[in-house]
Amino acid sequence: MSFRLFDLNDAQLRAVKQTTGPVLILAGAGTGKTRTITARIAWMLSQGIDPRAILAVTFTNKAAEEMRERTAGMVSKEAAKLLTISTFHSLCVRLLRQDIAKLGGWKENFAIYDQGDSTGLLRRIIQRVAAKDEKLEPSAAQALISKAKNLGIDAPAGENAEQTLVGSVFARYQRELRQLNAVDFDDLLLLAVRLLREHPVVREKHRARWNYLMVDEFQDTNRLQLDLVRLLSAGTPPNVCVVGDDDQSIYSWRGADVSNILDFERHFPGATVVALEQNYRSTNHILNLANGVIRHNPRRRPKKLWSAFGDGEKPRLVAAPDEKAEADFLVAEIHGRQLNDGAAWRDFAVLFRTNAQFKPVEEALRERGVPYRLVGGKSFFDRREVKDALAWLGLLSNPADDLALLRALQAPPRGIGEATLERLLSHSAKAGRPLWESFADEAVLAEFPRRAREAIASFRTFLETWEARILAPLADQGALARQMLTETGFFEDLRKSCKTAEEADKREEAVREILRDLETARARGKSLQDFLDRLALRADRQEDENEGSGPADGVTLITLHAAKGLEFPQVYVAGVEEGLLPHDRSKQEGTLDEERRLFYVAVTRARERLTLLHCVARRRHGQALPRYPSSFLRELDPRHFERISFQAEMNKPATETSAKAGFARMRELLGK
DNA sequence: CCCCGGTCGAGTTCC
DNA sequence: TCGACCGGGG
Repeated sequence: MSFRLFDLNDAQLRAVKQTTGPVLILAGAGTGKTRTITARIAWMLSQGIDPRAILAVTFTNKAAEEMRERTAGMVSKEAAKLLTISTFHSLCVRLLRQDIAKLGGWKENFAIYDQGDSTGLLRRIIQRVAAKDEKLEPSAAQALISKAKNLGIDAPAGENAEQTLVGSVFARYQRELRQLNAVDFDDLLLLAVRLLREHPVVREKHRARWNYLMVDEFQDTNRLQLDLVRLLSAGTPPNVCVVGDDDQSIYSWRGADVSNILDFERHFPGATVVALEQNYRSTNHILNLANGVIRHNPRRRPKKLWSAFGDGEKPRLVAAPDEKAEADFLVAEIHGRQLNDGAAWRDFAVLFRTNAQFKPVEEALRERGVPYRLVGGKSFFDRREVKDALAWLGLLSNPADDLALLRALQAPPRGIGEATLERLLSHSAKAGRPLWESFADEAVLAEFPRRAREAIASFRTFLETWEARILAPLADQGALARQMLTETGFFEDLRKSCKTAEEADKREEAVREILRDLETARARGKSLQDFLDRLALRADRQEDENEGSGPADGVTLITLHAAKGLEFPQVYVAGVEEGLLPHDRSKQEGTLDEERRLFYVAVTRARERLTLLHCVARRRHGQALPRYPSSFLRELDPRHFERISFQAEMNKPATETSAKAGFARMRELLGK
């Protein structure tokens, strides 16, 4: 037992030792949340609790990985292996892979559709269903359906619901998903909840195993996720421990329901509530500002962050003439501090409300040759070649997945033309059967000319042959899959579609990386299905690195939402303006509280130094408009921050000395 | 298959 | 004002 309870403060200790009954840990920003959770798991094990009885649920893969690593450092290797630490979605996949057939309509080898897949399917449905004068954006339909599902609605509701376009699209979408033996991300939660609710035997099976539940970031849970937690909690009272901070609930727009955490005692009567208020991240000037911001939210659990780190520097507020000047100001300052104060680029982060704000700052950074990393961006798994390769692999485990079949048929194209496909698709639509089945339907095939028939038959044989080989027990799947893709002309086609050899190498390498991963997964005894599940539920974003002076060193440019959970020594919040923060739209939507929480999240990212910026004018949609400081600033005691003059600061010797220091360094380098 | 032009929208995004 | 994206045409 290598963990030390004396590293914990009193509140943390109380949270750790309360292992029974419902527990709510209110973990303010920077109060040692992960440390507390992992210590709690270690404590439970030390009390003789079976690690197999513990289930910890997070939102992101990253959080799950971090929890896994941190617990692994505190408990024995054997015990660590027996813990279940999972995201909500992968937990649901796990439940559904065992028992989805009980819901009728799906088989255990169901495919998982991501947002892009789902929008693509909706596009096809809308094209078929919508009349000429009706318009519905596939992505808008996707958002609406997702919203409904997050509330537990899996079919258009109301008498005439199917009469409306959205209603009929929704109904059709659900029907087709079932025919395709596919589920979307929202279905994972929805169907898992239905499974547990409607099948007591299944419910009891899981309850009997997981006697101790922990849920991270509980303020981000939606209704289905709360349902899931309740359905899985065994015992009266159940041993369910949730951790979160109502003040950091910033995802209501994607279904999160802050009342889950605010009304926790109503959902779980007799709960113990522990508030963690000692902050181990920031100095007190920063925390005072943060407390001053969030104080104005009406519905919240009162908390006050404090730290033992001393006062530190006062947060500063700067008014820049426009967004270009704002960018110049902060980049000049970062540049100067990196040169003079011995700060590393990675110590700095610039936080934005919107993606549109990135541009001027990026330009200013480029001008000065400052390396930076953009957090967000295109997903690795959204890349065409990756999706195509995964379609081939997915087809092996679920040939009924039309979307995968259509992708594979195009990568590379193989003589089954558009007209042929259209006809095959309409056959399968009429029969309500997957496309794959019409490939084997003699009656259907008889309609086609010989060439098309042969192309279809040869594709079918090809896939079936490889299916048998690759799914054979002990098969070397990675190598075989590579062989299959090579034989089908996948790589050749991929290279041909590239303009440069460099691009071709890069894209081919992406696919090879996946195949290597498959091999590794196999070596660890994972099935192809496990492997595909993991990839389906992982939306790793590629970080854009730039002008790197080292691989990982750079100023971080990040949205406020993406910054939650992170911390930086020096933080700049750009655009603290009425209209941006709070955003104009929040006023119509009545979500001012959430905007305030967003501001709170922003300021609590800073460890040592915090700079808030706003512009006097800003170009928006091409036009320069006058801007005003955020109304959130007016709510603050002026003693919480220090106004500094843009002019004075820009003309200060800071840039001069930094230039001098820069030259000095250059001379030094040249002298060698 | 690629390129071009028109249209539309400009808030945040995990699984 | 800018850019992404869709659909049509070569």
